Amino acid sequence: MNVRTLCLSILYEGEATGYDIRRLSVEGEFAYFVEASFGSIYPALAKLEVDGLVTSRTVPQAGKPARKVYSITDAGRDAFAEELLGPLGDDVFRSPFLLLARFARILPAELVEQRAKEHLERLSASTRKLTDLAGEGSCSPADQWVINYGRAVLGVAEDYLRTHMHELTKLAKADPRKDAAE
Amino acid sequence: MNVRTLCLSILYEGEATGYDIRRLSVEGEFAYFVEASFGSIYPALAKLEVDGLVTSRTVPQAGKPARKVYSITDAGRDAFAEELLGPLGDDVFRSPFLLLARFARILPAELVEQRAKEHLERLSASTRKLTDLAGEGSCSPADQWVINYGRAVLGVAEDYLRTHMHELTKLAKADPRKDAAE
DNA sequence: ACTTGCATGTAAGTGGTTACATGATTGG
DNA sequence: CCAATCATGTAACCACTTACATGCAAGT
Repeated sequence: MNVRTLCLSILYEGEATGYDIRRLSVEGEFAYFVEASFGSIYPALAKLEVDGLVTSRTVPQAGKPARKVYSITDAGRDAFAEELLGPLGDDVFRSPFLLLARFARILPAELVEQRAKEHLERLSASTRKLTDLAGEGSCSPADQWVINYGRAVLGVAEDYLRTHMHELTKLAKADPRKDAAE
Repeated sequence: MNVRTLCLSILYEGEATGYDIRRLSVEGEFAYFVEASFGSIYPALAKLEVDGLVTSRTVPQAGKPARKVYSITDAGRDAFAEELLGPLGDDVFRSPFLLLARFARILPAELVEQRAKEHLERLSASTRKLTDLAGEGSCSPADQWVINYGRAVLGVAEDYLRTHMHELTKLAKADPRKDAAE
């Protein structure tokens, strides 16, 4: 799923600026699971406007630069729906942490333990974020469904890591210097 | 994690050709969770050789083109370990299926149901693949650990989808033509 | 006869990131 | 006084994919 589709999916639910879309793609993390940068969002919106899938109006602000508020057009809605009707891409999952885990044996136990703890913390932070999203505002039933899917998956990941992390640290390389920092 | 690191991680465990690395990155799916193409692997290996992180020897074969077998060097091992010692990147998860799920309300129920079933099938195919990998050959304890992590996560995803997919299809747009094909 | 698997590699294109340029306002 | 937030956009760069070029052997 590219930035173009990301923009359409967000605009489908209401107006937004490029800045808003960036924020939603980073904070409102559940929506699509893509993190996009300004450098890709602004050109994508410009292209969408040329293609007639979105329109924009400029809202001046005192002091701050003018907001360029984008809205989706009927053609945009159609194009987005069309994309969902076509064949779906595969899910992608990439975990630098699991790569590290595989090579625990060549790493000091302290590092493996620290990284496992960090990963656990990131997992529970994600869970918290999803719970907040579900609780507060503007979540359709489908959004709830997706959030609960995410929570279920994150939940077992947390459980597994919590109950099995000591097995992993035991596989790590015994650290030669035990008295050093920490 | 880039293709360069992928190559080092595979060569760390033994010799391989570019062709082998491609196969392992697609079939031996658990290793790192990156799928790479020839167009990225061959240049990456060439660069690694120039940098002195791997060496190669050419093994002629009757009829087939010669295999160019790469081996990791001590410098390569160090460089790879160094990379694992540095700060870890974030996990990435992208799911076109979950995007479709969010927009179930604008899609025909038949499509949503079909996609859900396809997704379920892909999840159980992945689980089977992991189980096979764990059962058969050449899996270190750390590999087993990673595989079990994957199985735990895939397992709940399957469960959730199986028990909640009818809720999702109920959210879909009632299809106007009920008597058409199927 | 055709497709698949083995095996290497290049060239063109794509889709993104990072860093830069600009600038006022608010809060610590 | 400095950093962060709001807000837009461009330019240089990078990693990777797709398609191409080549070719033999074995299976269906």
